[in-house]
Amino acid sequence: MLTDDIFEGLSPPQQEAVKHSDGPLLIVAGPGSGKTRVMAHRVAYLVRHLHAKPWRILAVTFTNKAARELRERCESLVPELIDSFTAQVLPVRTFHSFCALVLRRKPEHAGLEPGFSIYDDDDQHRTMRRTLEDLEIDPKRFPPRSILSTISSAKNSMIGVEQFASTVETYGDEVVARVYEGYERALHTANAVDFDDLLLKVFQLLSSQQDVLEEYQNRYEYLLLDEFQDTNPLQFQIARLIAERHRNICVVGDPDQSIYSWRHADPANISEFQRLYPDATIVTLDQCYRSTQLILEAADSVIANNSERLEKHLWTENIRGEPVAIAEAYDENEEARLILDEIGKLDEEDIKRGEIAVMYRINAQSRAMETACNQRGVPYRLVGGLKFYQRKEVKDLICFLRLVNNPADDAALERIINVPPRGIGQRTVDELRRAARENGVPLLDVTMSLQGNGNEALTNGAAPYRVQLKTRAINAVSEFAGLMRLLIQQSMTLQPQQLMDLALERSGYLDSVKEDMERGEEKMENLQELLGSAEQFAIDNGAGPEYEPRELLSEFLENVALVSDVDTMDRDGDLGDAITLITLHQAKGLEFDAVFMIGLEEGLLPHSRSIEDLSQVEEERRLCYVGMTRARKRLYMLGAFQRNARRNFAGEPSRFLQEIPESAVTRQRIRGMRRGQRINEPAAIKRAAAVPAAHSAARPRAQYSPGDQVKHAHFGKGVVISSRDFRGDAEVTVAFDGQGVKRLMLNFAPLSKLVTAEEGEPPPRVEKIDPVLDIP
DNA sequence: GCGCTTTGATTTTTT
DNA sequence: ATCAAAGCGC
Repeated sequence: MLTDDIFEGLSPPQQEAVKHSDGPLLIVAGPGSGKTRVMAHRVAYLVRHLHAKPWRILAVTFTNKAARELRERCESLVPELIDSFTAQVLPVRTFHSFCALVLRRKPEHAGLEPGFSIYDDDDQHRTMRRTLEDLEIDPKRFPPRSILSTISSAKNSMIGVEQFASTVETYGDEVVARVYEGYERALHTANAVDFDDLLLKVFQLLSSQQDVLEEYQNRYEYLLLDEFQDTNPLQFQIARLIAERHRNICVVGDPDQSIYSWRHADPANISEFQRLYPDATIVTLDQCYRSTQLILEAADSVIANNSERLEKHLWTENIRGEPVAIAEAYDENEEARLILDEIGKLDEEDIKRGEIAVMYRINAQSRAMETACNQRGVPYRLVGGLKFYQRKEVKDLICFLRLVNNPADDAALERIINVPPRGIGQRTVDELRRAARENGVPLLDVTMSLQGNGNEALTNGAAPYRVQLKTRAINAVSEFAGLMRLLIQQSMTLQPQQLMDLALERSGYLDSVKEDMERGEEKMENLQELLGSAEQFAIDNGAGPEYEPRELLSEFLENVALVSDVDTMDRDGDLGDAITLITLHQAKGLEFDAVFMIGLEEGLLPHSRSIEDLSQVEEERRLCYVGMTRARKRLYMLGAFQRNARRNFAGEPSRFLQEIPESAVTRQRIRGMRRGQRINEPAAIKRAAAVPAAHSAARPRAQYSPGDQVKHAHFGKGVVISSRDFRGDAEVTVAFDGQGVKRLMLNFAPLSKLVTAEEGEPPPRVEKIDPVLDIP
């Protein structure tokens, strides 16, 4: 019978998780323990046995890709989910896309207009810069990045502007509070939200409007939250609110794979869940179906070093497998070559290229790997890095559409008003913005209201906007306004891809791309791809005559804003021969036959920014653990003796390597290969010479000590007051002649030593220190 | 206003 | 080393 399929091949704990009927459920699922499978089977169980309506089950995953996978697996278990009447009724979404949907439905509930924009990093940054300008705050003293990150933490802790303002303690906080307010105002006039707002606004909506809350509470009978260890308090609160009525909330997670605390994820959510739902059933899935015994043993030994942790041991019935290969290369280039050599061997072991991944801590590490692949003609696919939708030409075109969809979108307007160049320079834009700000209206309003030759602007019948512009500028602006008018008008009938065609044509963008000798062709391809994806989107979403083109446009833009690169990763097929290059973070949830982790050095993994703080090091360890447990059959962990030759960055082998028991490791294979090949090459000689200087951590401190006389490129001569190691660098405090006292980071400061201090000479006294580099 | 050159800052991970 | 913003000449 069909229903028996649901339990077939499931282990007892898996069955328990699937069968659980009502009430809260916590599933602690180790890597490779069949988590997705359990979730899919659970959905099937709810639909088949408990007769839940599919559209009353809300499943929330971390990425769109995970959402798609889960949906597909559910559909293959419960085919009626895909029959024509109930198509796509199973809501599987990310938190962000769920919230976008809620807001899209009733924008006015959250103080938004229909067609509101979702600002990405770039737009946020731009908005922040403008806000600082308006408030006349020096961006050097208050860097946009760091303010944005403060605001982001606030939002994710459910702290709005008012509350933030009421809790300021320092002068700096007060400035940030003002900026926060200004930034929010800018978003509001632009009818835009940032990523965090999607969540925050929905939370505020649900907690303030009882009727809306009840609507969602009644609608969603069952809630499933994937990757629970990486949810943040705000997300959890949204889920909790919605689940309050039925209390059927099932969360799946693994505290050992919590790697997003920097994005405000809080693994304490797991204990919070237990506190909130003391009656919760807890199921632990600790059998690993993915990795070999040795890989698992190695990973388990590494993670066992974390102190803040629930003891948990994975086990497997898989074969013992090959030991984990550990090797040290001379530099990042050799590291890459070693991998490619080894990949050649894996070919013979029947491990497909598409089942091989190279994983690293930071995106910049992909470069050496890419170069090496190109040299040897090894195809690869790079996940992340420069994202498709972030590419200049793609984003330009998107911004035309965004402005059509939301005429208040100032960030979009600023981006494209002079693209391609049409004679609207900084001065003109500044003037338009001044007028817009004075009247509290979006930029496009001012832009559109310019009438012909005067220096006066008229609104649609209302009071005129006064602008001080020369005729030439007014004409240029009017031309742009005309273009936008046309596009907005046409958007009532045209589909997104047709609108894009029109925009490309009429804006002159197409011509400028054709004239671009350097990147024109590439740009053209990207634009074609974007047009193609718009077309595909229209087809997928059943764009028919009854479908409002504007609605389709909104949805397309929302989709564009919320997809990540991992999401689009599996357009496989023709890419089956390519190896995958991916960051450790992005690799979460994926698996490969063979995994090469690179950059296993102190300073990279664990990263230097994390190295001083125990709990941050533990997160780095979890990151390492995530990487290791992606491997099914083979795991390689490589490091380089020296990286980025110019910076002379020499990391010790990562501490995590030492945490792997010797019994699970082989150090022979790769090493021998390198020695044999390189012994007489210049690099090997250089290496020998470099050894004495290798312990770089100790180097800066040794170089500068109190009393030393130094010279700085800008500040001139001075005397060192103190020096200390700081985050892999050294912070040197220097009293400069006539320039005050400055703190300098040695890696950045153009500082040289003139005279070394006498032994025992007391350092000079200082009263006041002017920070040169604000350390966040 | 535009485009080229110079300077100055910048390196973690991303929905 | 690389990229963005500011500066400068046309």
